[in-house]
Amino acid sequence: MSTHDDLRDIALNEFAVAGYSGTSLQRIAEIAGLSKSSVLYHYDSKEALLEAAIGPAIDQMKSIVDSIGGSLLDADRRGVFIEQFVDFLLQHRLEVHMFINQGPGLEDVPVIDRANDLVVHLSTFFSSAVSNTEDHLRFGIALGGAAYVLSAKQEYSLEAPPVDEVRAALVTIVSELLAPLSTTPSARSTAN
Amino acid sequence: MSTHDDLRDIALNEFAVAGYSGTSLQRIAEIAGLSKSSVLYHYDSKEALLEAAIGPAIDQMKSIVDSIGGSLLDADRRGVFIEQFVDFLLQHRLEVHMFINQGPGLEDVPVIDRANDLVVHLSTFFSSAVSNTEDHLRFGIALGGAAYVLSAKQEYSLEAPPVDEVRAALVTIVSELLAPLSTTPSARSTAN
DNA sequence: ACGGTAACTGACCGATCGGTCAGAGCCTGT
DNA sequence: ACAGGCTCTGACCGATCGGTCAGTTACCGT
Repeated sequence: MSTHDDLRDIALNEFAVAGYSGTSLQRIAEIAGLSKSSVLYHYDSKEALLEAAIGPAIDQMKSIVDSIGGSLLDADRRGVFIEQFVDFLLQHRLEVHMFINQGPGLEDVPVIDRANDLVVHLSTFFSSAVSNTEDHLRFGIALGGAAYVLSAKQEYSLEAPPVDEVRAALVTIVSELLAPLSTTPSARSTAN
Repeated sequence: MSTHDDLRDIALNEFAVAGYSGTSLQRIAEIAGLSKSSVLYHYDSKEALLEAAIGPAIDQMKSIVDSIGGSLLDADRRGVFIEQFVDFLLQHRLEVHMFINQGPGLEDVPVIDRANDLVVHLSTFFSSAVSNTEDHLRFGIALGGAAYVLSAKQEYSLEAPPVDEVRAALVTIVSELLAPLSTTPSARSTAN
């Protein structure tokens, strides 16, 4: 792997663990075994390093969100989305962890704005598909919880179950949580 | 409210939104309408401000975790815990949001260590009560997702449903996710 | 009227921040 | 042999960081 890519990976990991503002270029340089100047040779600025670290993941997530035409009420199409989403989480835990936690605090950073737009966009899909508070929360818990559990597991990691097993379990649980979306609105009461 | 308490509240809010390292004493002082020196008059250090901001919430969470004797398999006792937990989340969204997101990155800070010990402790309870990967994840999604959704709602906030409704919905969803804990182990298969 | 104390401040400190710049080392094509 | 480009570096910059300190207010009990 090239030095360029090494720096991107190191930066992503540090940003996710210690936060963007909590990570100095000096520290990234030390981990890479380089000087701070070398880091700024490969990337014009700290912000460029952030863009390189999480930009690709955001682009991929955008294409997933765009591909759902808006009809998440259809169980089959929802199933496809859930699998894509879970796979995305598994491949990009660090990126997701980082922009979920620090997104709101890093305004005026273009790559973060793109990510926040995505969250709002996705949230709008579900908001329009559902009317009561409980199902709203169900959606938030499913997506936020799945994202959280993957990043938390590796930090408090007690054991590491096989990836396939985690994937299958996540698909099952998220599907359960999102199942109410396909029932007719009148079949569920909005209160209690 | 006293200046002392004002500073604590301002610090908590800024720490949660911008991160601990992303928040300067200067900024806290500006929001409070004071000088940086005044902030350091009320609190000996930035770390003391962090302790004041999230310490009480952690103490309260500790008493909740301690009160569950370990028998979360009992449906009634689990119900009590879930209600206490949801109430705790509703009262301390900011504190939870902050230590969940930044806990792992803020080592060597006593108050954060206490919080991390709590998470490990709580996680141990559930790990011992459950054997398969899916139920492990169910627990993580329930607690992490509930915590996430409350802090995220107010940042991307589109609307604000009444608190009682949110509370009832959260109790319902978390109870559903944790329900498998009370079934006999043989009643659930570990694979698929 | 006076002494004490709580609240607050500006000046200042060393360290570190992100970033600039001139140049050193090295490899390669000619 | 030499010229040109990568890669990398230390010295340096202004700004900001958390924190210290001497001193200024204002209020309060005596």
